[in-house]
Amino acid sequence: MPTAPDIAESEWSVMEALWESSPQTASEVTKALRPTMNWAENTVRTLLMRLVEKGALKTDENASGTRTFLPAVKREACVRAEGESFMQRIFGGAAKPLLVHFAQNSKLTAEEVKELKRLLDQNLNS
Amino acid sequence: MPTAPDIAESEWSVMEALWESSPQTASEVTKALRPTMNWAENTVRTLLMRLVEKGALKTDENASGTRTFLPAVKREACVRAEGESFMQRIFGGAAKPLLVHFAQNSKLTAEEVKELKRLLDQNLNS
DNA sequence: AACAGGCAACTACAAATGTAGTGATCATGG
DNA sequence: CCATGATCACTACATTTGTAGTTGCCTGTT
Repeated sequence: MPTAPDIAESEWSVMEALWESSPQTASEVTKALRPTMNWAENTVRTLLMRLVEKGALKTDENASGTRTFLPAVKREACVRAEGESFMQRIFGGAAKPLLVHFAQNSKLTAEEVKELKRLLDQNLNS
Repeated sequence: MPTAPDIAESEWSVMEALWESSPQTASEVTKALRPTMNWAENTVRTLLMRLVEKGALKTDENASGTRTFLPAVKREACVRAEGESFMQRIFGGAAKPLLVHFAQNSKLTAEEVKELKRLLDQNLNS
């Protein structure tokens, strides 16, 4: 479905793990996240369940009866949705003030600035 | 205070109303929001309370015993905090991908592009 | 065959959020 | 003086989120 599900903050980490590599079993995901989030495996399982319910993940019954998880929605779609919602909430839905804000509040290298300017130009003739 | 309080989505609307004009009484805020959010006055009162508890708003006891509310934190600070958190959550804390994302996914006018490019340049030599 | 280790399924539970209703009070117009 | 309408302070209650614990089942291991 078009509508990207609403993904909470903790859940997002789980999604990232699976966007980065999938399918993975619950314990694989847990291990993958262990360095950053020090979660109990059950915590990760709960998050996985919720994400499946939300339709953000799908499961695959692997031969040995062990379940693996994989994304059901594309990262890009979720990023777009989150971005839209953020832009709506904080900047009344307008892209310019948002871009102004981050253009002013971030330290960027000359390289990055160059690339961003190029993207802005491309944005125009599209 | 250093740490800008965490402001939930509904609460944000209330803050906006007060950043735009303050002080205001609860019913004034309610009326101000009525067009957008069609909230019962008690709903707005609850949000006001919570925001006071969080330290995002202050109250002023007006002569007639009626309470008025006004921001205790600057909008800009809250925007920065929210922006940081969003950038962290979705873009791993990096400004460039964020800017890339919005530069690509927004329709901008030539004027806006010009201004953004100027801001990017200013960003560099600062 | 009985146990140890994984994995799954359920259950738990507090804090935050969204969205109000109720009851007490107080000043005001009749 | 009394009913009204505005305010206030409490209370309510379902959802969502963060973070697990408990129990049951299956499998490979002595």
